[in-house]
Amino acid sequence: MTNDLKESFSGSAGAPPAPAALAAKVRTLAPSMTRSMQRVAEAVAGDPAGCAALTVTGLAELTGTSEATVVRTARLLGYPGYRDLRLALAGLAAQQQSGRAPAVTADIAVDDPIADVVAKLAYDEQQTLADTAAALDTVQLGAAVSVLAAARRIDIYGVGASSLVGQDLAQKLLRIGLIAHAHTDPHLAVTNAVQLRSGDAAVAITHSGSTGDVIEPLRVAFDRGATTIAITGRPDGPISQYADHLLTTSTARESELRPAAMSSRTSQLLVVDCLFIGIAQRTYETAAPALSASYEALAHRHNPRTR
Amino acid sequence: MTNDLKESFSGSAGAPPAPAALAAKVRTLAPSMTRSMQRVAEAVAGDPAGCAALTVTGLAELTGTSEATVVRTARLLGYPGYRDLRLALAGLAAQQQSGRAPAVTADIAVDDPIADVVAKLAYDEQQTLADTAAALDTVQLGAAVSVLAAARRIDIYGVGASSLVGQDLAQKLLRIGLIAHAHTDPHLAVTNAVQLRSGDAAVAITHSGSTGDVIEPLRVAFDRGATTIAITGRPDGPISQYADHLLTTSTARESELRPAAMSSRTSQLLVVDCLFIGIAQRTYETAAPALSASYEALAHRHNPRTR
DNA sequence: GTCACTCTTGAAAGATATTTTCGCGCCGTC
DNA sequence: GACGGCGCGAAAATATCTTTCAAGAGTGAC
Repeated sequence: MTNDLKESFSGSAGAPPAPAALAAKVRTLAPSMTRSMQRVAEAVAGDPAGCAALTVTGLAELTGTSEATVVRTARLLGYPGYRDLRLALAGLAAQQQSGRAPAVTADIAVDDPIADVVAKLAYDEQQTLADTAAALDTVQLGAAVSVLAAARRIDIYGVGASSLVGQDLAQKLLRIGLIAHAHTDPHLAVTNAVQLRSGDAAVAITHSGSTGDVIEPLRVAFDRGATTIAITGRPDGPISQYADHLLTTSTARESELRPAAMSSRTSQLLVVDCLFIGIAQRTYETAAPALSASYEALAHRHNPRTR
Repeated sequence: MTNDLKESFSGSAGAPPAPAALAAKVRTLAPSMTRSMQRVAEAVAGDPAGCAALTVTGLAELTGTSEATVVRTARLLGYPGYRDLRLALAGLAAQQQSGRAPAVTADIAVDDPIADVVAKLAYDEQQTLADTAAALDTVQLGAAVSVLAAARRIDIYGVGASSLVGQDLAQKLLRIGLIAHAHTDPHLAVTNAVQLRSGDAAVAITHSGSTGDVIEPLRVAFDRGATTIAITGRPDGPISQYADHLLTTSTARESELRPAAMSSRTSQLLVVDCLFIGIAQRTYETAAPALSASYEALAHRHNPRTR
């Protein structure tokens, strides 16, 4: 039973087989993998071309594991089986070969000159954006957009760095005339979540997928019948059980100087922006005038004489 | 005998499996193919992606031939067997698809499918990052880093969308042991700015460079002798006259659906991240332990069972 | 410290896909 | 019209992939 649950879980989460977002997917799912599976995933992400040339047995031997483990890993990555993973791998290999070099930039070091820091950071964030976009499940995204566009009210939960993302989303939604509120106080969040019911929507933002202060209000909202959306980097985390719609953010490798919060924020913001644009499209009739109105309203706050 | 000859012939001629020149190879070898093989080759050249999804049996049925013929065709094209042809096909398909992608330079339209929205947004934000990184004055950045790293206390001003960026900066600086505060209330900001003096630092964040509510506290801080830093997209705006150091964010084109706030935020966050990393480098001795300490402190807030 | 439990793992059986073999039937030639 | 050669597909043989199952490792509770 537990096995069944887990399998269907991971399988449905990554419904469409990832085309080029494989490295990102490996990084995203690595924490939820067992040691042996991680070895396989690592090999696959590290040398797509080489692994594409191997059979299950070959890859199992290379990684010192068994065929069963290889197949399990393929499944976890969202493919029906090893055969399909292998095809995707071949595609990926062809892509990297034709495209520019993988360019694995070095970590940011303590003694990097400031110009290097700028370049590396910009590159890393670009990479994060590309990964997130590639790995984002557009079906789930579309569903989330529909839910939010039609919701009576929208509650948003996030703490720490994710709280800012939540506020960003709330600001945007308010600007196009939706009723949205970003909660940062966990207690108040729960208190408010109790008020939700069918027809309302709740959005939880947490990179770890296991932040109690965010899970709790989402659970309450879920139980009350509101439609729930989770934006998380760990689609297998505890929060997913209370999420009707799951939007996965991709995870970049982090270093000592560059905490995970930095790239997760970039990723989350992209998702939030996509939600916003999607909703603005659906509600264009009301969103467009609302946007220009809010623009107008701010005009007088800016000193007109820009020299 | 003759059969053997032909096989070894074509086999050795195309020794290295063709990478992307498959269509050409099909055309070249077509005359030497039998009718059935031509049908298979045609199908393969016409729809690589579709054929890559088929098994030998499937392709045989599709072309109205047999498995044996499909395998023979694969051999003729220079592959050891159908399996390898299929891998090459998958690679080819991926290549064509990625080649088609770069057509996302257009604006986001109201009727864009959600997948396009994601691609375009990601692309735009990547562009913004690249522009910002290229335009960022590293000398000014280095100076700002020095100021902040040495400041007794740091006040940060931002309203609207920029307020979130300011809070992000404050959160980060606090995590490495600096005394930073992000003000969102313009009145309180001014009230606090009055307290500043030489040795303190003030950071103002405004895209327009002319937001009165942000200019005012920065002016006060400037007059009181604090070192002032402005992060703005308009280096010629009124705010610059009160800024000791000016960090310019780049501005991407905006559209009706994509307000300026979106790309300016991306740009501002990159600058903030650069500041943070720069400061963390300078104060590594204290920053590193502080970072891991704050990491530790949060650990128990996460549900430990992530697997 | 030990026990019971769950989760991970690989060996081997089972299912599919691919390759090879083999012979039929079409086609041109004498 | 008969013979020889060749293309072709059915089916056997093989390789590859998938599933099952039980043993082992790790973990938490008492």
